[in-house]
Amino acid sequence: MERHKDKKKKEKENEADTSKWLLLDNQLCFRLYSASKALTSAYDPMLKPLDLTYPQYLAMMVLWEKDDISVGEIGERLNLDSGTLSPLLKKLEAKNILVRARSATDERMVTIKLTTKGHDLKKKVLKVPTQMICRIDLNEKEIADLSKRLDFLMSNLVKTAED
Amino acid sequence: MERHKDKKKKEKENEADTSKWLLLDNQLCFRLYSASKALTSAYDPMLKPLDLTYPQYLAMMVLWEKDDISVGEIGERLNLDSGTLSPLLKKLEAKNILVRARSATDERMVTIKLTTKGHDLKKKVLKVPTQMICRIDLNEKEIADLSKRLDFLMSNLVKTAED
DNA sequence: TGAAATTAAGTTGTGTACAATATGTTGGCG
DNA sequence: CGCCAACATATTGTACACAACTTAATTTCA
Repeated sequence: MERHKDKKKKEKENEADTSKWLLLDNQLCFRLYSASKALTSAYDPMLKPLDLTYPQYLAMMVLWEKDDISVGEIGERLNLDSGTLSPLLKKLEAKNILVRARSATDERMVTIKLTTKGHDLKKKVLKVPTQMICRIDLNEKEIADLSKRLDFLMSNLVKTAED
Repeated sequence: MERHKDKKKKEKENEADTSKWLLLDNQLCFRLYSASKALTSAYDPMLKPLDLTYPQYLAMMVLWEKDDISVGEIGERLNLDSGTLSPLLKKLEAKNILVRARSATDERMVTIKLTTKGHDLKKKVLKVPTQMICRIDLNEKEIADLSKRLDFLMSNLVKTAED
C-alpha cells in the first residue's frame, strides 16, 4: 500500500489517495459515530431499571455534582441547547426527580433543583460506571490516554469551527 | 490523587473510588458522545451544499463502494436497522440519488441502485474527507492508532453484550 | 405438501439533536 | 424614562435511532 512512493508517481496517486479516504473502513469519524451508538446502547439496559435514558443520565450527573443551576449551565456542561434540554428536563420533572422553577432574581432563567427522589437515585446509579468500565475492558491508563486524544480532537474541531 | 495507597486505606476508598467515576469529566463515554456529535456538526456545513446529512453520506459511501445491494446489507455495514434506513433511503430516492425496488429473486428484499445522479455525487464529495482530516489535525499514524483503540472498544462492547 | 418458524423490510411510538424562530426579561443608553 | 439590543428559555420542524410490532415472502421439516 505504501510502496512506489517516488515523486513521479505521487502526483498520479492524488486521486486514488483522495478516494481511499472515502472508504468506510478508513473513516475515523464513522468509528466514533459507531462507538458512541454502541456505548449508548450498552448503557440502556443498565439505566432502564432506573427509568433513565443516557442523555437523562448525563443531565443527572451534572446535577449530582452541583444542584440548583440553570438550564443554560447544564447545556454548557453537556454541549446541548435548550431545544434538547427543555423537553428532557420536563420529562425528568414528570418523574419527580427534579423541579423546574423560574429564577426569582432573573426571570429569564429556569433553575433546576433535585428532589429527594433525585438525590436518592445517585446511590442506585453508583454501580453503573463500574459495570461499564468492566465492559470497556481498558485499564485506567488506557482510558486516560483515549480520553486525552478525544479531547484533543474535540478542541481541534471547535477551534477550526471559528472561521 | 494516587497517594496513600496502603492496603488499610484502600478499602475505605472504595466508595470514593466508585463515585469518582460518576464525575462527568472522568467519563470516557461522555467524551465519545460529545466527540461524535462534534464530528457530525463539523460535517454538516460541508455536506449541506450536496444536500446530504451525515447518516445519508454514510449510506452513500457504502453504495459508492458496492452498488445494487439490499437494505439489510447497508444496515449491516452501518449498524443501522430498517427502522432508521427505510425512511432515510426513501429520502434519498426522493432526491433521485437512488432507486429502491423489490428483488426479483427474493421479494422480501429491497435492492438499492444508484442513479446517474447518485454516481456523479461521488465526484463532488471527494474533497469532504480531505477537508475533515485537516480539521481533525491528526496525522495518518495517529488516526490509525485512535481507530484501532475504538475498534477494540467496540469489539469489547459487542462481545460482552452476548450475556 | 403444508403449517410453523424464520427472515426482510416497513411502520409506529418515544426520545433525542439541532436549526430557526418565538416569547418574555433584563441591561444599557440616549 | 423609554426604547432596543442582548439574553434565557421554549417551541416548531426536520432528521435520526431504536424498540416493538406488522406484513409479506421464504424456508424448514414433520
